[in-house]
Amino acid sequence: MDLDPPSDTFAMPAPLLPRDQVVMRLLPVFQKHGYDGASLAELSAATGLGKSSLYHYFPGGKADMARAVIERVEQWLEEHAIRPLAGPGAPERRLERMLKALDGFYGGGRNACVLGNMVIGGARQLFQAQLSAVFGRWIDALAALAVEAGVPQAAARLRAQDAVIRIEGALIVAGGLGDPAPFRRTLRRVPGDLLAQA
Amino acid sequence: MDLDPPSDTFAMPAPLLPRDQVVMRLLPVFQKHGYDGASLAELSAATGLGKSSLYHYFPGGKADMARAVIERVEQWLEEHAIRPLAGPGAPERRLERMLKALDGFYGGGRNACVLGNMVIGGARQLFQAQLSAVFGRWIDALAALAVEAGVPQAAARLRAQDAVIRIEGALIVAGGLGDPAPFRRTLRRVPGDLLAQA
DNA sequence: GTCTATAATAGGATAGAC
DNA sequence: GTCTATCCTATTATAGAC
Repeated sequence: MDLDPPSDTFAMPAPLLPRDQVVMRLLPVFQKHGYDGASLAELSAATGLGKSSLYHYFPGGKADMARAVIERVEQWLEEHAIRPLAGPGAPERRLERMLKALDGFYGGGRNACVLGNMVIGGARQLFQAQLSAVFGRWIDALAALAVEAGVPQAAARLRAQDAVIRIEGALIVAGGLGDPAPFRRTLRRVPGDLLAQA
Repeated sequence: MDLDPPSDTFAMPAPLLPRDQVVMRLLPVFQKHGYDGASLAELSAATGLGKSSLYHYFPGGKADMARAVIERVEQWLEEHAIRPLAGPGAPERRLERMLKALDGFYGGGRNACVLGNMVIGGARQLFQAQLSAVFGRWIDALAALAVEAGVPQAAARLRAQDAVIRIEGALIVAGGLGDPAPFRRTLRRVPGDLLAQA
């Protein structure tokens, strides 16, 4: 007796894709279509999984998928934007690393901001708290960097908020104009405006 | 014979609402839900018109409604933002009029930007050209004002683009944080940043 | 020009086999 | 864990009476 393989091996074969990989494939769909515009059909196609398989990963359906994507962006931001800001080296160099990462993430201004997309429509009510936390955390990290660079606390907070405002706004305007240039230009001017000694 | 009233009076009773009024009632729905999230049911409720009546005004359906709304925003912008910029008086005062109008239009930062909403999802492809024209025209008008105030041409264009970027971004961040303060703060700093002698 | 009624379809979500 | 098949509702859109 007891020759059966452990029950979880039998009942739960290994997934074709680890959950994190699935989330990464969902992301561009929400990035392009927003929450309301993202259909299960497209989410299914993007992951290569049938609708039912998606419901296995995300029992709460589309809302769960979007939540996971926002969490993934949060995690990405933590890793590629916020952590570098607190790392070693001159503040200018750390900020540069964040901007480089953002430039890549947003395709140099050709992609939209997933977080920005989630501010409108049905998503807003669903994810307001989560979005507020992410934006707040991002702003805090930038403000801390500015303080470290010698900017007074109050001014640092305003500058940090302005930096995020500009990045988000630049993605909107770049999308509206169909021209990524405003985004890249905006990224270039962030360091001076955030860190300059007043 | 010929005692009948003119055929158009008979066949086409006066509308309950002039078309422009209908468009004005559609606007907040697209402003709140974006293009993909705006349903005919809600558009119908907002106007007080049945779905079929909406199709009378807008034979092309939802896309036609959104197009009309964008045109209306364009017209509003022309009247309340762009025309004042070209009017009489000191540049600072004209800019102030535009900012005052924007503050009202966006509910002091509690509303989203209809144009910004149309940059994502199904709307982007449909309205890209229209959006590009509106953003471009707005930026041009601000740049002209800056030039008039003594800012060199090239710098004026960049500053104007940055002003629009900040306004759009502030609406996103205000929405994300659930706090309109960033928007109002952003409006207040536009004049100095746009018009200052470098 | 507006309505009620209805068509036609796409959307989100579930059941059950494997 | 994944699939096919299906359900149910909401959605866009149209038909036709008034």
